[in-house]
Order: sequence, then structure tokens, then C-alpha cells
Amino acid sequence: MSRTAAPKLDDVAREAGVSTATVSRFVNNPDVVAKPTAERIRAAIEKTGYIPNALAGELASNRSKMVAVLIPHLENSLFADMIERMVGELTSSGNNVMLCLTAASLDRTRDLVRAALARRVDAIISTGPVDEISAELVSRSRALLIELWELSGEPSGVSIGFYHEDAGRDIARFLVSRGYRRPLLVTADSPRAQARRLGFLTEWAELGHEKPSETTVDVPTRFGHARRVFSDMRRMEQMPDVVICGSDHLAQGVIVEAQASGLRVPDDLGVMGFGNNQIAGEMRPTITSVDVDGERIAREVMAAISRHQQQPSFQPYNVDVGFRLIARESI
Amino acid sequence: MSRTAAPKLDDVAREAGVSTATVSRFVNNPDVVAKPTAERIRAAIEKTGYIPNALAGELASNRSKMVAVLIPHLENSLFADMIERMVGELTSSGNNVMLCLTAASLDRTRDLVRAALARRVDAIISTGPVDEISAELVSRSRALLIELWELSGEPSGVSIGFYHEDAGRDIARFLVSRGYRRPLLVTADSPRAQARRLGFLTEWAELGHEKPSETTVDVPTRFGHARRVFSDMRRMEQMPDVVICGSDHLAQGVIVEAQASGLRVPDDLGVMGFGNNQIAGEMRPTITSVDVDGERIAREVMAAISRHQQQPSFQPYNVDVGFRLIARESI
DNA sequence: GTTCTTCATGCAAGCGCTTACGTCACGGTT
DNA sequence: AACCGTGACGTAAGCGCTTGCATGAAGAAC
Repeated sequence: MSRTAAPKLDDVAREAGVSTATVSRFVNNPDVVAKPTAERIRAAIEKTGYIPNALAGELASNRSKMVAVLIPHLENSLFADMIERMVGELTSSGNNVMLCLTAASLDRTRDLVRAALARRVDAIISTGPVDEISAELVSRSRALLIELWELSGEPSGVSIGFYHEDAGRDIARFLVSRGYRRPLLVTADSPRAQARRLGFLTEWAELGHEKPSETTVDVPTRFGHARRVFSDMRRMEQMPDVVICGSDHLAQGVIVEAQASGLRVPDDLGVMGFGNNQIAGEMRPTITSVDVDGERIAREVMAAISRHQQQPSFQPYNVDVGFRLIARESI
Repeated sequence: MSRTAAPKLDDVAREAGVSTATVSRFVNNPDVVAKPTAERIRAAIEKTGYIPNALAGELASNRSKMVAVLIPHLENSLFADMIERMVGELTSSGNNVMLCLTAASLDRTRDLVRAALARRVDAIISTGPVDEISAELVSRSRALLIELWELSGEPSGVSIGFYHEDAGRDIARFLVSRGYRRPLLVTADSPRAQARRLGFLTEWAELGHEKPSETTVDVPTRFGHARRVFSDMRRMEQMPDVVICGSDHLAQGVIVEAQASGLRVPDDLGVMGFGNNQIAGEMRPTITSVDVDGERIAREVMAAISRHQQQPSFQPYNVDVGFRLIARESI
């Protein structure tokens, strides 16, 4: 517990009998120093217990090797899996991650974006919408803005995602093809969920069906919402034949509720999830869901970041990773 | 999109007609500058779009306002709720969070600890075990090590948690009191799960019962493990009358599996969870579990950190937050 | 032997802040 | 009138690194 002042580059340099510049070079790129020197420096670092001061390094070099990740919530997140992958890869490639929980609040998001910019992060990855002001703020900085899981018309930075409206349409077509006629559409009050809803409603109408019944839930769409959804449903004059959920967690909840009240899934009630969470394939019955390729997204993120770290060029672009409706037992 | 060089303190100072020192003071503690000056500086900051460079500030002041949070996984985490709380509070109090996903690997943990120390974080909060080397590393730094969800004999920093062995014992007593005799103990290969197992087995034996049957699962203990657990169970000569799970997610899975094969919970099979995740109270049947007060832990963490940020003193200490067995329908 | 490369390293000027110390003006004491 | 305390601000010396440029030594080319 010797909390003496931390050893610095100077100390290592003195110990190794070289200049600080050489030690710095060794630390950042061992190959550029001669073998014997390198060995002396390595020994000196070991002996002194030197840990570079990244703050100083980043200040001097004007590079940060840190990226901010904005997420609304940790629990019940549709993106947990993708985030975990992404963070893993970022870490492996020597980046550090600043975790920003927005709680789906724009104010908080704004503060977090400022904080991230203050730390001069290389990139800000957002899984939720970023308001104009924040986007503008990021755009005048050196940081790259990466928006995930959604595609909009004109990207302000890099957007990697898919069209939620199309997903809604696909779901509608799928349900029709399976012969369902009285869906209950459960939508959260988030732009994306609304986009899917819109797609669904549009397609559903175009296919010549009556307006489906609807209900709403809070964000994030959770397992526990199922009770309310189910009781709403019970109160309807005509029971729906399928429930369209905004997440697999909610779908799981609906299945549990249905079974608890004696309904069989899918015989008596179909259930549609979203996000293709791990549990979707593990639930009984397994849950029909929409899969988004988290691995692909993580890869694209890494590509964008390393490109930007090497030489920042500011061509905003979109990557459409699409989605896949995966039919399983619950429908 | 004018990516010109970011404005700095100098620019603001010039614009406001004061020295950089005064601007710095305004930014960090607005009250110490005179009202009219403050207003001029505010305007200048607005006009220039100045965002302080936290790296430079932290380097100069030798304070970081950043804490690292080490977590094994994001998904299926017993701590998700607590982490979310904690991060929220940290953020609110002006700290930034560095997210370190260890994937339960000691090597990776070691690297992440180094990275955190390199960034000169104020504190390192770990929800998993930290090996001696890393702990030693932290102890020679200015950073405070906070270990969560577990109590050990001699804390190397601050430990906030409970005794898992005691929890295991409590579970044993509880099951006995409910008349269960043939438990199946499902344990993950993690030190904590093993500690609970040990407590359970010890108490179970002391209460004069036969050795229970056991099986193991991977970390993290997930919903999906239930299938394997259940098929193991089916193969046993005598079916257990209760399954003790290391997480509520697994418990949920076991309930689903049981129901899928026609068993009623708790009539035919009792199920015990752990962690008192939100779903525990929402599942049908609701899940008997062990609750750990995440809010309390978050509070204690905040207290420790702000104390340490104000004046670092190095008295390691333990906080026993205990746990509560919550009996619900599944047992 | 002379000149030109190439490679390894040192020198020193920053990077954008913070803050101890000093200065100055102003009002209150005696 | 002389003195002192106080409050507001400026001066300038760092914080611990990186890196452009300079230097010198050791071949390579002629």
C-alpha cells in the first residue's frame, strides 16, 4: 500500500538510461526502438511499476482511444447482446468505453454527449435517438457519431440499422399468411416502436383487413407488462388471435400469462416477439421473432471507428443490415 | 459541420476580456467570480461553443471524476439493476463511467484494471472477484477499489455485500421448514455460487438430511440452461422435490420446463431463485428468491466514492448489506 | 576516403488546462 | 490618515506525456 507518487515516464527513462522520448516510443510502438534498448526499458518499466498516464498521452497526442456508448437501459434492453459484443471488440482493439445511460431522457442524453465530447472521445455510439442539438454538437467536434438500429433519411454521421417500418410491414404480411385476422398490437412510446406500428398498420390496411386493436406499454418493453396487456385483452369484446409484442421479453410474459389462464400458445393465441433475444429460441413454446444481426452491426461499428481513428473523413453513410423474421412455435 | 479546431479556454478568455484563470474558475466554480464577469464569460462560452477539455483539466488538477465499473456480462446479469442504479447516480453527481466487461476472465480483468488506472480513475468498482495482482496494482494507485456483492475476511479496499455462505444456509433452513427433502442444487462455477453451495450443503447436513443431488451450469446462469438441468433431473432415479437455482432467470426457465412437461409448480416441484430480479415477482408462479438491496449498495458506493474524492484516506472497510429470503408462490 | 542513407535516439516545444501566489482596489477600523 | 482585511482577478509554472526536428553513428555506394 505504498501510495507514493506514481512513477512517470521520466522515472522510467532515468532508470533505463534513455530519454523520455524513447520510452514513449517504446510504450506506443515497441518496434521502433532497438532491441537492447527495448529490453532495458521493459525492465525499467517493470521495476518502477510504471503505468502510463493516458490523460497526458491523449492530451499531447490529441487522440483518445475512448468511445462513448449511449444506451437507454441496461436491463431488458433489446441491444444487450449487441452492446456486449461491441464493447468486447472495442476493448480488444485497445479502446476504452464510456458508458452513458440515458434513461431515454433527451436532457440526460445531451449532458452525456457533452461529457463525452469533453473527454474528447473518438466516437459516440448511440442506440437511441440523438436530438439535433447534440448531433450538431458532435458534428463540430472530432468525434464520429454512430447511430444504431435505425436508418433515417440523411445520416448526420454513420447509421447502422434497418427500417423499422419495413419490419412492421413484414410482420403484417407474415401474420396474414398464417391466417391471423384479429391482432392485438402492443406498442411502446418510442420512435422505433411507432415506426414499426405504422408499417404494420399500413400494410395491414393495404391487405384489406380491419383496423387491429391496440394497446401501449412503457419503455422499455418488459416481461412484467404482460399482465396489463393480458387484462386489457380479456376485456375486449372479441379476443385477439395474436399478440404482437415489441420485445421477446414481453412476448415471453404474454405466453406465461396465456398459459396461466389456460390458453394454449399458439393454438388459442399466437405471440410475436421482436429482437430475437436468446430466450426467444429457448422459451416453450419458442418465440417467433425478428432477428437483427448484432454481430454484423458490431463489425460495422468497429470498421467505422477504426477507419475514423486512422484518418477522420466526414462522409456520413448508412449501412442497412436488414432483419429476418424467424418463425418459431409461438405462431 | 465546421470542424475547425475546438475553441479553448484562451479563446473564451480573449472573447470575454479576462484571463484564462478566471474562465477556469468560472467553469469549475461559477460562484467565485463576480457577477458581471461571470455573465461575460457565460456569453463568451456560448458564443464560441466552448466545451472544456476534460483530459487537460484532469491532467492539471490530478483529479479525474471518472470511475471504472467492472462487470462480467451485461446480459443475464444478477446485478443489472444495481449497476443501472449506480451508474445513474454516478452520472448525476458528475462522474463518468468507464465500462469494463470482463467476460469473467482474469486476464481481461487485469488488462481492464490497467486501462482504468492509466486513465487515473477515482475508483474501480468490481462486481466480480479481482485477483491479487490487480488489487495490488490498484492499492498502489490513487484509485479506490470497491468490491460488490461479496464480503471477504480482509478487504483490500471497500467491500459492500453479504456472505454468500450464509445465504446458502438460509436457503437450506427455509427448504427444510417447508418440508422439502430431495433438493436438486444447481451451481455455477463461480466463487460466489460455490460459497452458497457450501453453506447450503453444510446446513443441510447439520440438519440431518442426506446429501442432495447436484448439477452444474455455466456462468452466467441463464434461462436457457433449464433444459439441460431438467433433462438431468428426469434421468435421476428419484425426482427431486425442489430445484435451487443460482438466478431467477434459471428459475424461470425451470418453471417453464416443468410446466411444459406437465408438472405443476410448486405442487409437483418447488423452485428457488436467487437475486430477486424484477421477473421473480412477475412470473407465474411468482418466484421465491433471495433479495439483495441494490439501492442500498448503490448508496454505499456513492458514499464511499464521494468520501474518497474529497479526501482519500485508506481505511479498508466492509459493509454488510445482508440479504432477505422472499417467499413467493414457487415454493 | 568521401558522401549519402538510414536508423536510433535526444532535445525541447507544446497539448489545454489548474492553481499557488501576487497584485490591486475598495471599504472598514482605529 | 494610516492600516489592514477581503474579494476579484492576473501571472506563470507546471501536469505527464508526444513528436517534429536535429544529431550522430554506422554502414552503403562510389
